Amino acid sequence: MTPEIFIQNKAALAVKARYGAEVETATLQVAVTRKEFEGDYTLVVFPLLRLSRTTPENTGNALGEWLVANVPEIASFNSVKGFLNLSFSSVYWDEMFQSIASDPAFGQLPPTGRRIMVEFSSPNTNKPLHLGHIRNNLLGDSVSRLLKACGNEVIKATLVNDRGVHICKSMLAWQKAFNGRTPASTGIKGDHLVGDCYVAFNDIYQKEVASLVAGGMDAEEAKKKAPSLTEAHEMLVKWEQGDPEVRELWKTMNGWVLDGFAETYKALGISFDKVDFESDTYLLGKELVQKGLQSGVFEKEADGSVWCDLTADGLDRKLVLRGDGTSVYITQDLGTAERRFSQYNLDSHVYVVGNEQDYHFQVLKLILGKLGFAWADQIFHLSYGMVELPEGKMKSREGTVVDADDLIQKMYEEAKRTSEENGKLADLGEEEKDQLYRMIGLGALKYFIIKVDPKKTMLFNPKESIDFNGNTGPFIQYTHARIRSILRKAAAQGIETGPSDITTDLVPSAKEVRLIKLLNLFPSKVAEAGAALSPALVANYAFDLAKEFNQYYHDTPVLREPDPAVLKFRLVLIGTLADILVRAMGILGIELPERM
RNA sequence: GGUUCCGUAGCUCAGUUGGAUAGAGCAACAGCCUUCUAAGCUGUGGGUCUUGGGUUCGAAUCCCAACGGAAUCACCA
Repeated sequence: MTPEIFIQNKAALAVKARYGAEVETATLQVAVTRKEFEGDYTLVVFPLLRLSRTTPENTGNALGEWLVANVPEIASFNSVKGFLNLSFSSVYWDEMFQSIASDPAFGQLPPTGRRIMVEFSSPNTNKPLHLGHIRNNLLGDSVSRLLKACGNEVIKATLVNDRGVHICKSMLAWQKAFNGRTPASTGIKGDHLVGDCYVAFNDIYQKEVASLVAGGMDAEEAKKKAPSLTEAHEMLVKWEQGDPEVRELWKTMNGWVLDGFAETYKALGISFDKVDFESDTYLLGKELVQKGLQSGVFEKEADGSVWCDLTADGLDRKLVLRGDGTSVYITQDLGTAERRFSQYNLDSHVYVVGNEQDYHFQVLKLILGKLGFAWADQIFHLSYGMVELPEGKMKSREGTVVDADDLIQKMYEEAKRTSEENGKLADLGEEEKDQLYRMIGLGALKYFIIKVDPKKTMLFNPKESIDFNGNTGPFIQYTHARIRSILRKAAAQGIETGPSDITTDLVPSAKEVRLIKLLNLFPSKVAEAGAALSPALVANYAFDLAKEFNQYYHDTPVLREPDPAVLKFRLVLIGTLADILVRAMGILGIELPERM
């Protein structure tokens, strides 16, 4: 039972005893007491004034007196304005701390029996990954871990967008301008080489448009009639017909890209349980269109195209099948969702997709609901905002795109530079150091991205880059390393630091009580973050923990404590804190080093 | 124009179901390494929570309107 609920229950009894009225425990408001007041938790008494018919102060005093007299766990109270501040006895804190310290899975919520698929990343195979994809990947990975911590079974899925006219553009440019160059022959990472092809296509295309316009053609028409664009469309048709030559090139170039992506995923520490390819799934959904036509959810136009009328729901009419019978984006998504829910027996499906597709998912859910699928309201779009640069949005044409591989490499170098400057790792081997630099660089990047509320547009300043001081991943990693260092020294002195037999008659200091309170918050933070699909809550919680420890550390010389029982208590306290930091950061996919 | 989202310190961001004097970090300034790791700690300065109404004991938080910014409203994905 959380302290809040404990107080709510007892306060309800107090109200009954004092004023003879039954109150719903849930309506009693309890919050952690603010730093500047004495007490642990605060009952807000304003809502009770109509029962007490006296001043807020008097009401608080009346309830406080009853609670102290009748509840052994509550040691004292003070009443300020309408706020009744209650202090727990040290026995209460001790028991709470024992239960936290002795639970190796503290923060892992009980199984819900629910199976949730999280789709994220879903890259295009015509360009390397950039900063926007990093936000998607980190959010998706982290939300998956978060939902697991909330007791769900999670399937991490991605849908590789490996077909379409944009892929053909890269292929065409490679044929025209790359003289058979390959990743092996050039040493260029596959996804970057194909990305270069895509850029090359646009150059060719722009030149064609320019010369058509120079020849007197209307600009709009020229954009549609440039020969390379026509060729790309022809290539797409050939691809759909299974033309062996086109298919072969497609397979080869996609292979390059996927190899490149695999490296980036590895560097980010991200993996998937299920990888779908759009080339396998793009025909899904057509049966659903038939079904919808029969049930009258969809309607067919004279030209054969099929639509869903959503005007009654405040949206527009939506095309679900083209006049030529081919499917559009949403057709595939309808089909893919249906297949996933039935194939995996899912209870829920989370899509991590940028907020530019808010409308799409609104429509998707609505149509699935109309088609009669009960699980339609178990689809959640985790919509995240864009990552912007100081000059605004990233634009590939202006070369302002922040490349994922470059960024990861830069973070590594920054971690290396800072570490060498501090010179605390001189005795480590090269391989160990290298691993640490990776861990720190990645920790900085991941934390920087995840700590921001997903739905907000966030700003990334490449010049100032990512700081290692303050509210950052490395700060939390550093805090952990310091605690481990203390525990190592204690162990070297022969002191047992495991979470067993802490004597119970200690009186924790005010700062220790605050640490315990904070530790106790972990499971409810996880639950709250899970419900909101926002790992940012966990990130900011981890920072609070680390900050609180650093303040404690500053004026509590743990190892110089003469009383063995107190020493033991402190070691277990900070050890537990370190463990919970590991668990919290684990939800963010950030590792904590033993030293740094 | 319709819909959705956002607007908090110079900058980047927190802010629990509506609660006490709105918090961190960066940047600036002043201190603290003979001590368990200074990637740290302490202090100072910095706010019309975009604006105006409303709801109530009480609003950054909920409602309405305005202003500012973003996304979207394709037989693209």
